[in-house]
This record gives sequence, structure tokens and C-alpha cells, in this order.
Amino acid sequence: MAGSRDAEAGDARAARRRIHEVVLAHIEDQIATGTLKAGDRLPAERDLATALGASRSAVREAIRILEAMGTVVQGTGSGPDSGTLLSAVPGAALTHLISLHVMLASIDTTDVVRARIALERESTRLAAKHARPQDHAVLAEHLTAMAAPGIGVAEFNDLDTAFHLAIAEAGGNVLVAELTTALRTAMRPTLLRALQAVADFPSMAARLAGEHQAIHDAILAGDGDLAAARVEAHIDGFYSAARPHRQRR
Amino acid sequence: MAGSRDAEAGDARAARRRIHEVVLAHIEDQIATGTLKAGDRLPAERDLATALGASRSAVREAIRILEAMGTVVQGTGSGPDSGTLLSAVPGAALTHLISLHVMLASIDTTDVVRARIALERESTRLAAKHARPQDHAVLAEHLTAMAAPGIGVAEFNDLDTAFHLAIAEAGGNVLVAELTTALRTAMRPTLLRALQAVADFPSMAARLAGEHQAIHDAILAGDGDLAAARVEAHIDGFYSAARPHRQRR
DNA sequence: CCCGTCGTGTGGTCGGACCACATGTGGTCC
DNA sequence: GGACCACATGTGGTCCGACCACACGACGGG
Repeated sequence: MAGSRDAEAGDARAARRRIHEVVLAHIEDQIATGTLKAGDRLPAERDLATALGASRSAVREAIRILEAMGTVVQGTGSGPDSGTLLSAVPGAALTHLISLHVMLASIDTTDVVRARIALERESTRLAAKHARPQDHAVLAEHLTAMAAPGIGVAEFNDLDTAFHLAIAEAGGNVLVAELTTALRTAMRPTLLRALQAVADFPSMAARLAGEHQAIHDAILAGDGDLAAARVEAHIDGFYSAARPHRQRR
Repeated sequence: MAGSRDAEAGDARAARRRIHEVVLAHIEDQIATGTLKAGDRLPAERDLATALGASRSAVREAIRILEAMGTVVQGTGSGPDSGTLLSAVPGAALTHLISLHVMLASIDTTDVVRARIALERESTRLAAKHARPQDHAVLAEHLTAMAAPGIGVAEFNDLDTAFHLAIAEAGGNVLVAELTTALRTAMRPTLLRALQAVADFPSMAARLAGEHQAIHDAILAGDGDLAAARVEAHIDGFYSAARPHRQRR
């Protein structure tokens, strides 16, 4: 049935839908109905192709999309790690998506900041309620690392991200945590530029460290509202301070 | 240089990176540096392939990913709408991504609800500050439509989504609006199931309509905090009421 | 019993062919 | 001269068949 352009059946009336979209819909349908679930293995590309009457290229394009969405991982060779498996790791995909759109300027950075604040207020409030000792340990660890004298801009920023992410994870809401990471990561280049433009980085680092400490304290105290307010002030304050340095282009 | 597995150059040391990833990185690099921006046209697939020393399949897979991210649209034929153009419409991609992960249960629906609340609190607060007369008109329109007697479950739900989306758009934050839509759309199947399980749908619709009206009133009054609180109660309340109906699986 | 080898199955890649579609260009007919 | 039609051209869409790289598992020799 390969090269049959001759109108396979009566379904030809449908709009010219690309084949890989049909394949994609087929797979997503099985996901929606529970026929396929995380951890399952998809049929081999070749089998899927013949089963759906499509070419392997079409199947591959569909799988490529699923992979980009973070719902599938592929491995070569044989064995348990080979083949196409349904995973469920939205983080990287989300980050990729947001980053692309920030780069394309289809999303304004101030919008990202506001969204971050909204999400982190929530995750911080959750963290204040649910954080366990080990979560606090992680946070404290990041705080210590950030206090290292002579720390570089990039390292500081990455620790900063890790700190905020740890809060989100302590909150226990997977989606909020993933979104927080995605937004924070998407802003990384912007943040680095801003930090590098800061005249007195050490004092800026000290100020941010102090704010982080205050946030942690509020979380430790279980005061969600206070922690949330401090997070908002922390994020908002930094961007307000950094924004004046506008890069050309 | 096509089938050359013989270590093209010194770059062989790099990990086995799939070719489409290289192509993708190449394009994203041009986006990051501003060489390519929204509205621009990518080279033809064949040209890109020869230019990068890759096969057309590889290029197509990379483009497929970009398309899935909502950064590219393709059109056949010639003319201004043909070829591969950089767009910047994150909405559909975001929705697709979230929906997939909700279906795969890699994201818990209660997490989605909490995230929605966090985002909609923000957008509602923004709407209370920035909404213009035409925004209010749209909101009022949706409210009227939802009040139609004998309205069906699906229609009501879609209008509900439209109402919340309109608020997000009135707030003026593109990212928050897109995220709101994505989360709301991802929850659509779940919401429909819940609504269909409601014994007395008309009275439920009336209750929700009343809450919507109250939210709109607060926005009209410019009281962001009140509006935000009402939105939170509205969303939280509905899910709490509907959750008891747990579907097997 | 251990270990190397080879078979087999999986994704990764390629190139070339052809289709469908939309436009532009030119010639033709009135 | 102007309206119109046919073909050349360029773009994505699709498919096929082949081969590579890789990893596991079975088989057989030492």
C-alpha cells in the first residue's frame, strides 16, 4: 500500500492533513484512552509505519514531535533501554518552548517576570506548608554556596535558580516547579547580561543573599504569606533594579 | 559527503548528537543572535540540507520540532505564504504540551488547578487594573451567553473557558494568558466529565454564573484583590465540589 | 564454566524519486 | 492592446530502499 496516492478509502474527504499528524493523532489517541501509558514501549518505527500505512519518515516526524514535548525517549540497540518509550518529563520541553519564544520576543520579559512571581508566590506558600527537613537542608546548602566569597556571576545565577527551584520542589506541585524552572531558565541569558552590567556585583550578591535568607526564614517559620510577599519583593526588586540597563538591538 | 561515516572532521569528539539536533541548534542559534526573527523565512528544506551537509529528512525533523514549539509555520506552493516562516504563536504548542502530560498523568490535575489559581489570580488582578471598556463588553457578552436557559454542558464549559481567557487577555500579560488557556484546555476533558456527573446541572450553572458575575463586578470596580480572591474561591470551589466523582483507572 | 562472536532488532541517516500545490511568466487568441 | 490559458518553477509532502551504529542475547569454542 506504499505509494498509493489513489485515495485509499473514503476518508479522503478530510482536509489535507499531513500524514505525520495522523500518526501523531493515532498515538495521542492511545494515550488519551489509556491504551498507552508512561513507561510503555511504542511499536518499532517500521512496524508502526506499516501498521498505519505510512512511511517511516512520517512516523519519525510524529515521534520527533512527541519527543520535543517530552513524552517520549528513544534509545538505539536492543535491550530494555532501546526502542521508543513513553516517558513523562515535561521540564526540558517546557523550558525549550518558553526559551524559544522569549528569544523570538513573542513573549515579553516583563510578562515572564510577572508570571514567575505569580507562580513562585504559590510555590513558596506551598513550601512554607509542606517543606520537610531535607528540603530545608537543600535550601541552606544553596545559601551557603551562594555566600562563597568571590563567586562568579554565572555560578551565582545558577545557584540562585537552584534555590528557587528547590523551593518550588519543596512545595510539591510538579507543574508549578516545572514552570518555574522553565521561566527561570528562559530568563538566564537576560539575567546574566543584567548581572554582568551591575557595577558592584559583590554588594548586589550580598543583597540578594540577604533576601534569600529572609525568604528561607519565612518558609522555616511556616509563614506562607510572608514568604510569598518576600519572594515577590525579591524578584520584582531585582528586575526593577536591573532593567535600566537596556541592551541595544 | 553524504554517506561519510568516516569521521568528517575533528568535531567527531563530540557525543553522538543526532543530526536533526545539530540542525535545530543551528537554527536556534540564528534565532538567539537575531539573525532570524519572527516573520523571516527559512531557507528551503533542500537548501538548508545541502548547506548543513545533512539530509532533507534531518532538516525536516528539526523543522517539525520547531513547528511543534509554535515557532514555525509551513506552507506549500510558491508565493508569500509558502515556505517555512518563523512565527511566534506559543499558545497551541503550550496547550498541546500540557494536555499530553495531563493525559499521561505526569502532571496531577490538582497541581494544574493550583497553578491555574496562581496564574489567574495574577491575570485577574491585572485585568482589574488594565481592563478597557471593550474588554468589559466581551466579558459581559460571555456572561450573557452562559445565562442562556437550557445551555448544554459542553457549550457552557467552552464559554467558561472563554470568560477566563478574556480576563487573562484583558490583563495584558501574554504569557499568563497563554498559560491560562493551556491549563484550562488541558483540563477540558476532566471538567466535562465532572460537569456531566453533576446531578443538577442547571443549578450548578447558575451558581457558577453568579460567581462569574461577582468576579466581573470586582474587576469593573477595579478591586484587584477582591477579584483575585473571588477567582480563587471560584476555581477552588468548583474543583472541590466536583472532585468527589473520581473516575476509575 | 567463561568468553568471544555473530545474529537480530532498534533507531539514525541518507539520497533520490515523485506528488500536490501555488505562483509567475509567457505566449496565444480575440 | 488586453484577457486568458498553459507550462515552467519552486516549495513542502511523502514514500522507498538502503545502509550505518549500537546493544543485547544466543550460540559455540576454548
